[in-house]
Amino acid sequence: MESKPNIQDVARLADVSIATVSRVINNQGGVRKATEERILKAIKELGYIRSAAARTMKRKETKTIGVIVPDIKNPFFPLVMAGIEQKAREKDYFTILSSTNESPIIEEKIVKNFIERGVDGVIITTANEDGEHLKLLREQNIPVVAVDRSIRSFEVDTVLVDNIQGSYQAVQHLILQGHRKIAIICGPQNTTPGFERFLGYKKALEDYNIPLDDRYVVQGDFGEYSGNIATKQLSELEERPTAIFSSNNLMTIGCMKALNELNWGLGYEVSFVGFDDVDIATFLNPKLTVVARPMNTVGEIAFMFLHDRINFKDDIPKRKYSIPPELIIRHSCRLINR
Amino acid sequence: MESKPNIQDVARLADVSIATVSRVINNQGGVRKATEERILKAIKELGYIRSAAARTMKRKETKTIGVIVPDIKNPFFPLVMAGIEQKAREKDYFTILSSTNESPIIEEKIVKNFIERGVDGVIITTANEDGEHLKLLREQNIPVVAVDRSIRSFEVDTVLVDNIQGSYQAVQHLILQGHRKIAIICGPQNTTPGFERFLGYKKALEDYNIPLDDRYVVQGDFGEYSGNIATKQLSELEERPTAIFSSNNLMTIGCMKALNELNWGLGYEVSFVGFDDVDIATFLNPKLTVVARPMNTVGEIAFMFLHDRINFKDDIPKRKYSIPPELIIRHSCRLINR
DNA sequence: ATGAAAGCGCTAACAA
DNA sequence: TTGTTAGCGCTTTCAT
Repeated sequence: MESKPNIQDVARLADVSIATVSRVINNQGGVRKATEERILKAIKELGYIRSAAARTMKRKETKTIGVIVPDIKNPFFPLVMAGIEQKAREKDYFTILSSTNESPIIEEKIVKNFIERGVDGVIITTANEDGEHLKLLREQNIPVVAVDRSIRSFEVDTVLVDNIQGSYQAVQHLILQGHRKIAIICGPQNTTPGFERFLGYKKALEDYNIPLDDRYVVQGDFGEYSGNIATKQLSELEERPTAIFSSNNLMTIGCMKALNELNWGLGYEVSFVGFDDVDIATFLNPKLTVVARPMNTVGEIAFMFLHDRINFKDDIPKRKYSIPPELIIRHSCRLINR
Repeated sequence: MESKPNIQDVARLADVSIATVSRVINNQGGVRKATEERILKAIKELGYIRSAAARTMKRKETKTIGVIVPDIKNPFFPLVMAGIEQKAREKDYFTILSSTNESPIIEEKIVKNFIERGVDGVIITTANEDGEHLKLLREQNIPVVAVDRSIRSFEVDTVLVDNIQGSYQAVQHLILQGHRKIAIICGPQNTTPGFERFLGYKKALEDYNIPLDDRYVVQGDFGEYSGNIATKQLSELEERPTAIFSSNNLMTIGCMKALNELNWGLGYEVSFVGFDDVDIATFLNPKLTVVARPMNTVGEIAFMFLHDRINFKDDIPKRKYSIPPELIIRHSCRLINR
């Protein structure tokens, strides 16, 4: 095992030229059976593995895509990643993953490193939607797909989850169960998800001719505590809502704690739907109905977009895909009589 | 933006030789200030990024380490990964991650691909502790660090979490609070973690002269349902335990559900410690005391081992590191009077 | 301080 | 069916 064997060593051992060896390791055919076997044997004997670096230099492609996420510890991303990897493997692509810790500085370094490595494309949830720091990708003409967050400074294929439709579905579900006094615990209205999820709520009420009641719209900040407070606020209304829609997972948790503290009966006294599934959802009794984002699908579509872009470059127009979230009906909503 | 600029293009534009450009981009010094600036300007102007592939061919190193995990969706691994990445970045290494879905077949492919790419080392939680499918790494003399699961077929540096000590700590905590009737919900005894966690339980009892009572040892399979059943089994004892130790996270959840169903008062009627932290731990009332594994530290140490191994190859003996888990004391254990 | 030139291991065009 | 050979873009030694 002196030093790594190369194609020369194999050729020598099999007593052929390197070109023939190359043909064999690339399955290009046109090699006599006997020769091929001799080569295969030599490869095995030497433990030869071809160098991707050398190959890349000729081929100008690496069959590798880079994935950049802001926080690998957030369970959303590993799930998306799983979807990407699965599709990538089907198409014989490999995936390299880096996490930026929400830092655009680190993100830029990663991008540069990915380019050095010659990734064929990049899937990114950027730490900064401005995207100024991503210009390198544009300049190098490297295909990019944005996931969950868009990029403003240049056009790329984008895969988002449809917030409006998601909260619409949630609220509609409540309405169809007979609820009219439906409260929403909002996220910050200056963020896209916060605002859009409120929009979906509003739209559902409008479509079913239910007037928007300001008392039932309480503000939160996507944090657990705010969900807790908001719920208590709702409980103090003389006319309590019969249903609550929470705009995100953390506030859902705060809300559950409040319901518990207040002895406000989940499911029978007040129905509930939350945006985003949470671990505790099936642990609670009754189990929580939620709007879940299909992370796996997000990843799959992201890869498919990227794959198309790698193969067709600028021949196809940039695409945007809004994935409808999925309403997972469990047991936290009850039919009520009006 | 015709095609990617190379070192030639830069040299031409800056009117120097490629050797000088190389010196600049590698900070090797010995270049006149003025020349350097001209080169830097040219680099910027062209948007030049050097090819890692070409560089690797000469240098025989990639400053890249490969990480292989069995299931990226299991939150344990992203947390370990975060620790690895952090340390790696400090040392100017990059990290590429792949998930095997617990399949040794896929694992072998990934290993091969990593070798093709010339990773300087590999950190792996293997899908099959036999490790026969990992021989390639040994043959190519590529440094390997095993994490959380050992590799039997050849010797590598290993980072494990000390299961015995972890459960010992948990049970000791219970004993020190005055408990003597301490039950354990075991994991499968034919798995290392399952067996070792039982060993720690046994050892703690021995050390404090508490006889092992078979009625308090119930078998589970690391699944939620088995934790549920086991707890119910314990509740039927004429002399109920005053404390329960659960050997893993899922069984903890099952146990909690059972406690709830049985109206068996967590904290005051029965104390509880679980192995591994769970999301619901702080959501419950009282909050759960658990033995938590310091994933981040696991990752950090794994990288440090690998880094040493990359630099010193076989000059240092193989190391094994058992990280003590951490007892996180919350409120699910109460002092009792004997 | 700078340049010329020899590879690194591979693929692919061309020849035989 | 097989072989010869010219690069791919870079680093590095040896001259200058």
